[in-house]
Parts: sequence; C-alpha cells; structure tokens
Amino acid sequence: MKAVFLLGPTASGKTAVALELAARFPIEVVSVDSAQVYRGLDVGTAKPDAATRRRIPHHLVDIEDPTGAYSAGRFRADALRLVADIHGRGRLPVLAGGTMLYFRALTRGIADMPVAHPEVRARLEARALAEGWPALHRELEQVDPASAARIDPQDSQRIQRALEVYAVSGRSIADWHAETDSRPLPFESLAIGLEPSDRAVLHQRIATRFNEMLEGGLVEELRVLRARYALEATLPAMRTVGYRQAWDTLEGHEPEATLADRGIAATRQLAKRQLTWMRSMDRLERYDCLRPDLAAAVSGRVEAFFSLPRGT
RNA sequence: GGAGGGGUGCCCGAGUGGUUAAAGGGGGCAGACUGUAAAUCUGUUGGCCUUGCGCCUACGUUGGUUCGAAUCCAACCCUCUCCA
Repeated sequence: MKAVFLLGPTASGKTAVALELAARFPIEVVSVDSAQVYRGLDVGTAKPDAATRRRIPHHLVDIEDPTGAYSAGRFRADALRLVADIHGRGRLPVLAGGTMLYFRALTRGIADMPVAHPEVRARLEARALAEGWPALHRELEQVDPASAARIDPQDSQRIQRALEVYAVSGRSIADWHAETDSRPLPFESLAIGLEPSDRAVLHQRIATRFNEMLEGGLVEELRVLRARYALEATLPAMRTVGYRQAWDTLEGHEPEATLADRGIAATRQLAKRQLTWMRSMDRLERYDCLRPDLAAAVSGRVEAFFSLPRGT
C-alpha cells in the first residue's frame, strides 16, 4: 500500500495540486482538515464544491454536525480505515490538509486514552470560572506532576484535558502518553509539504481569499446555520477561523466594519502555526507553494513515487 | 472667523517633570503542541554593538524653561467636535 500526504498552510494551493493529481492518477482524497468535517461550514472552510467532489471522491468532509465534535483520535482511526479501503478499490489515497495534529496522530500514533467527557469538562469549566485555571493547574500538580510541569498554568485546554483524563480513568495523562502506540504505518508514504518562499505573498493570498469568502456569503451562511442548529460560541465548529469572527459580529460584540481585518489576521495566525509545525517535521519533501509550476512539479514527484516498486 | 479637544512606538491607546525605549491591547515574528488543534498556550517586538545598570534615535515641528521634559511655556503645522 502507498499513500501521499499533501500538507500545507491555508491558502497554499493544496486544492490546485490535488486537482492536477486527480487529472493524472486515479486518486481519492482524504481530507486532513478539522473544520471541513462539519456539515454546513462550506464557504469559510473553502470546502471543495459539489462538482469537484463528483470528479474526485473526498473523504472526511461533511461527516459531523456543526454541533458535534471531531477529534484527532477519530481521525487516526478513520484515516487508517480509508487508506485501506481506497487501496482495496485499486485507487490511490492522497491525504491532503493543514491540520497538523491530525497528521501527527496518524503518523506517530496517539495514546488510547479516554475520549472527551462533556460532563467532566463542564464541571472543570465551571470550577475554572470560579477559581481560575492556575488553581486547577495546582491540582494537576498533585495528581500528575509530570504533566503539570510541562503544561502552562494558563493553558486552559491542556489543564482541562489532563484533569479530565485523570478523573475518568484514574490514571494520569502522562501514563497514557507513555503507552502511545507508535508502530509504523501499515503503508508506504510520500510526504509533500507546501511552504511559501515569501510570507508576504501568502498573506496577500489570505487577504484576497477571505474577502472572497465574505462576498461569497460567509456571514449569511452562519446566520442560516444558527437558525437551523442550536449553536454556541464554544463549539469547535464555531471557534474556527472566520466563523468565530462572524459570530462575534452577529452577536454585536465586534463591529461589522472590522470583520474582514479580524478574519484575515486570524487566518494569517493559523497559517503561521501550521508553518511552525511543518518546520519541525522531518521526512517532508518541501516545495515552494508560490512557484508557478507547483502542480506539475508535485505531480511528477508523485508519479515517481507511485510507479516505483514497493519497498524502495 | 470664534470656542474647545487632540497629535505617543507598525496600529490603537495609557502616561502629566526624574526609577520611561515609554503601561495595556492589536498586529508582526519565534516557539510549544497526544481524542477541543482553524483550538489552547508561551516568549519576543526602535536601531547598533565590544550585550553594558552601553551608545544612538524616538512621544507633530521649531525654539524655550529646568540639573533633568513625552510630560511645563511659546510659536507654527495638522486634525476632531461645536458655534458662525
């Protein structure tokens, strides 16, 4: 089995490359995107449109209600299954996206610890509101000093998760981590990374694209979603770039006039974090996403990978 | 034309004589990241270097008061609100 990973920050041109690959190989795309999994979040996630999805099968898109919550653990299981399925159909899996934690969970494994527990989270959330996260961090120090040492006293999310795992399982999250299954993947992979040689150009693309999303009805889309689902600002889908800023405007917390700037800045910051992940990844074949022949260059490399005999 | 308010670092904004290269926020840059990750969090952010309680530049402009000014005074430029 073989699979291609196509990683890149937002607006790096992953879609264009995937289209070129689809024109040359019988591929199916596995989306590695924590926002495209949600149904109804179309404009703001730059989700592939119906026509594209008819031409190229896309997996892990529109698989969860916007009121739900997907996860890195589910991604790993889903992706492993899908790669095998696609291979079984005699087609070529391309895992494309920018959610770097999901790539990490897939390639380096993830501990088999308890899944999210909404009630426990709500309880911790309520306590944090009253006592502050540093207080909960001190509590974590008692039950899991190793994790407390590496988690910042202000890091709400990680403190919450560590305490949640301990509350649900009676074992520290550090213990769970130590048992991470890090066996190699059951397939050969080629990892392509798209990075801009000039950040300013990427920033420009991001601005253009976000403005297009606004013109494309991002705010109206959110309005409709809010009418259809019982959405809250704390839901993962509503904390995504673009939707979060649009939400603040619809709620009257932030002026409409600044929506574009806020959304563009949030997108730049997302891209920056994605690039930070990518810099630390070895085994990544890096391509300048600004080069004009990007799609052709990547296609050539992918062709060589797929045509080589197994094990080389 | 008259009366008031204001011009601060990339942006917003605090600061009313010394401990101010200047709070805070935003943005930028760098980093962390194991089932929320498009999340969450951390550091840094005038320049130079011999990295020192160092030098230079900096709070609209010019000049003045003072041992010492972003902070006081004068003039000028720009800007906002109101009156005409």
